[in-house]
Amino acid sequence: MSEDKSLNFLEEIIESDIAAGVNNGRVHTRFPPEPNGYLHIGHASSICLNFGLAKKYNGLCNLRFDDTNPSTEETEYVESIKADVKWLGFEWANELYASDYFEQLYLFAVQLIDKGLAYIDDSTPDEMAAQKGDIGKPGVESFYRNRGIEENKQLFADMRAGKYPDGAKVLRAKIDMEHPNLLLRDPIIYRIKHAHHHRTGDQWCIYPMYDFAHGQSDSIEQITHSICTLEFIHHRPLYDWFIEQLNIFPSHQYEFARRSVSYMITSKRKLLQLVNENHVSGWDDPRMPTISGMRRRGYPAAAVRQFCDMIGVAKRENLVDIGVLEFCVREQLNKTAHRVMAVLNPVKIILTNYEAGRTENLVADNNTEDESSGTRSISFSRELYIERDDFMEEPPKKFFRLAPRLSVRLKHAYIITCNEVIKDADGNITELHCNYNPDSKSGNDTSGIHVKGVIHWVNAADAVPAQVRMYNRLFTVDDPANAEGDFKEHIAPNSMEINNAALVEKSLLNATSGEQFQFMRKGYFCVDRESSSVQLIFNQTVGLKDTFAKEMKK
RNA sequence: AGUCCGAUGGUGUAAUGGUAACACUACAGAUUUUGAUUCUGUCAUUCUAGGUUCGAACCCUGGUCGGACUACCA
Repeated sequence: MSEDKSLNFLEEIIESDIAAGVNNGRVHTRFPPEPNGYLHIGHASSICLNFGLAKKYNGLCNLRFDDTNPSTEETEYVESIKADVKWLGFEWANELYASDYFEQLYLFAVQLIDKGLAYIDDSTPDEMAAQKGDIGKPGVESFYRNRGIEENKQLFADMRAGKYPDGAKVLRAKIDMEHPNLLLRDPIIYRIKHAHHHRTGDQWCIYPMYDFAHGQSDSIEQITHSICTLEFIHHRPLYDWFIEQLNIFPSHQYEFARRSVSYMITSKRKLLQLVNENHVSGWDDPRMPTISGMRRRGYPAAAVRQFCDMIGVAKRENLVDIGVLEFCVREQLNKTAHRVMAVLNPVKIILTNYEAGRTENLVADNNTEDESSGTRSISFSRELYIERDDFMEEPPKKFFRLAPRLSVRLKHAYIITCNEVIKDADGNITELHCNYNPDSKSGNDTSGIHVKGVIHWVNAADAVPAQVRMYNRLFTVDDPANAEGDFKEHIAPNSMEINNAALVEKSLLNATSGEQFQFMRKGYFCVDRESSSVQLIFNQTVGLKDTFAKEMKK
């Protein structure tokens, strides 16, 4: 079970529980999103953790929607969350909803009232805030704190029956108004909300608070290890208190530090702003740190899983370099993506010694990393396009590409030499006239010439125009959530650049939405869902590592 | 101010009382019909001051620094 790899602190807890026979060695986790937004990279790591732990220890993991606040939750989100979890490659043991437990939760509350541990409070929110005290300053007890049990029960029943408007009364646990942990100063456990719930409709007008729903839901589901982020650590005493007072199955809560990723934000509120204020095109904009955004961007699910696994889990604050995620994306795609040729910024070349009207079909491997990927045929003729960047009139030293009198190999084809540079009246290069060496055909080279550079190209006769959407970081600073000023001040002005001039090889005409490719020497790209046979559209997933560009900067 | 977390290279994690490991990044080199991939090498006296011990990243005490908590949100 435990391999050579060292355990993280959660695995240690679980293994020691198993060794001690806690719950007969049973492991049951849960992933509990509130259906009020789309899942993002942070959720992905929680999903990988909860489902991963369950899988590793032959346990189960539930998908539970924490839908106790009817005013923010919608079915649309439920559906997207399910799709995202599935896409990530996980299967839940049970699909459950906190709202399934509303009746049971109500009974739990009555039980607490019966024990004299909960009371109805008529105070206004302001009064309650004032009673609460402050950090380092004890609170004072509410005027209503010592209502009789029978009165409380009647009032609570009346609340449920809809006799009071929103905010008129709340049910509070009776704990300790002087407790140093503010959450234990008689927390509200039920509030009145005459709102339509996405699942229970208008059946209820009182709803339990998080603290009175989460732990009990865990307990009802016999969750053994309830894993959440560090900000809930102060809730744990409350979590335990309710379980103890109610005398129900003792689930236990464990906290880990949420993983932040540089150049990404994971606040739902901020993400919502990006969408609503049209800084991005939607929740699945390829620049979004949402799971749906990463999917559309072309990040493989396996890469996201690898990333979550790689960054580990601990209890200290962190800011993981987004480069790690990109490394995982490249590593996955390197193994699977077919190599094709696409010229993003074309300049025409004419092979002056190649017969006009002649066309050859050349053989190209789809992916040399994967022998089973096979080959395809690409056409070659007198007029071609190459990348404008691959030609320099006055090349620096160690420029292994095309320049006057210099030679390069055209990938899968011939070695060419540039003889003449044609320019327009403004001095812009319009054409390059080159010679090809007929003896240098790829795979059949008898020329004896050795060139250092190999560049990609497309055949002018059948290249297909395409739109390529290039993406840069959405933010100009690595930690936009904590940077000075409003996070929106740090939105990068050029996070998306649309290129309508690209030419791709003909085989891409058959590419289907979501399909991933490596544009040789350029990066990984995928077919966008808006792409059609009329207009091919590609998203840049991630660039290739570019040591040459780095060298040139020096 | 009170309570609770945390502190190991540029980054993220490991080492659980026996002399700092792995990965990413960076840098250097080899291979290469992708300046990609692959391969090799280089890069830390563990926040601090004491203490316990033959021996401390690890245990104890004090300090410093960072974070969380005062929603009828989750």
